[in-house]
Amino acid sequence: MAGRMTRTDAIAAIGELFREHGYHGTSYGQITAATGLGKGSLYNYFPNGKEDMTRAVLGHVHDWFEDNIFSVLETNPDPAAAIAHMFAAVDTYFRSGRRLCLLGAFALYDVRTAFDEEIAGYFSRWVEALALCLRRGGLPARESRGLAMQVMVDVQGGLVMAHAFDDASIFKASLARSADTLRARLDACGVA
Amino acid sequence: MAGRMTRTDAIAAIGELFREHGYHGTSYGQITAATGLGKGSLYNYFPNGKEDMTRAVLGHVHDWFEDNIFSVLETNPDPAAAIAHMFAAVDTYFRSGRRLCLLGAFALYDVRTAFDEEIAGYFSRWVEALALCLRRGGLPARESRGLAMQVMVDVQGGLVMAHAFDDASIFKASLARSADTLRARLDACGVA
DNA sequence: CCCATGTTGTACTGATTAGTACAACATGGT
DNA sequence: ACCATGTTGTACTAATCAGTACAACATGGG
Repeated sequence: MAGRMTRTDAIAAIGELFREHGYHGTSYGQITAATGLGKGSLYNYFPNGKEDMTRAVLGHVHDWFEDNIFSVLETNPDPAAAIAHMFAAVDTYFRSGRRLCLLGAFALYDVRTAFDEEIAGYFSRWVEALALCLRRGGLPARESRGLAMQVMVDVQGGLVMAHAFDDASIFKASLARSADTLRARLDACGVA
Repeated sequence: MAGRMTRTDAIAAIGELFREHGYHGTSYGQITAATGLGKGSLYNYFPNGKEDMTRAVLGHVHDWFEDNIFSVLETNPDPAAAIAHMFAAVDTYFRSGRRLCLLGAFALYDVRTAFDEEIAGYFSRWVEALALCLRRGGLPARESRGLAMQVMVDVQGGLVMAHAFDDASIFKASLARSADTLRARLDACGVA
């Protein structure tokens, strides 16, 4: 609050503002209040203003998922364990549905057109990494892609409905359904 | 465009603006441009400004679903037919995923707090009507509620991902998955 | 010390925002 | 004709918006 933030800390704080108020609903006044950074610092760190901030925030989120989820899906030799780790990390990251997905929210309205590369890139990476993991678990390529997309749908839909009802258990149930589906298919087609 | 709109037509037009730009991203300038109505008319029809407009828009959406989906789910004596009708109507309403759900989008950020009754009421009605239909199809009450909520998740998640990838087939696939799940359960537990 | 570079607060611009006030006008009933 | 009611355009306020300019300051290297 009172203390001035570093650029990195500011990116995280601005992300939280975007989550809560959306892109258009977040003003420089709010950003200054949340980060302790005045106009001078903000335009020093983000010369192109809100656009640079947004790109930094989206990149920051992408990086977190790359390090904590995508890379695990691609490198862990045990597909079932990698997928279990993914669901646990997702539940933690979204605080069981109480936190929302910035990329998903931005996909829904006009800011999507300005940042469609970041948005599509993030989800593409996730789908590809998960599909690869499922293929290594013995599933056909086509089904792997379909199941991976189903997981994305369950995560995003779970977040929407958990917020609509202000009920985190909806998100957890949606994740559990996804996890069960993948587990069942891996058991059936496993490379055992 | 040029012609002045009636209050009813304006509500639909304002709804489309909210879908595209969000609540904070929609200004009176845009509303005037889209409806042909100046400040005088807008504040005559909606004395409390944006808030009244939003309530009218959300009510308008709710009414459409009440008439075209919820009532059918509750009154059609054939549950399977009612559910098939629901999926067809949903696909049409959301233009196969190209149009987004205003209630779902509003559930995601701060405007949710101002309109949480409308949002929760809309989704509650849908879940209740669908769950009732499933119960009449022979499913247990608890499972009916869970399946109904899964359908909500599939619809909302399908919309988010269809927009993220700008690919309507994702929404259609998500609806198909939901429909298949319900059909299978109804066949298994049917009152045949 | 000196200078370059990075950082920060303040003041400012011009545009746009939501919302108000009100006079002019239309309409329809009596 | 007359009045009430509904409707509409214009002008206005006060606040806020994003973004710029710039002088003051810190910092660290040589």
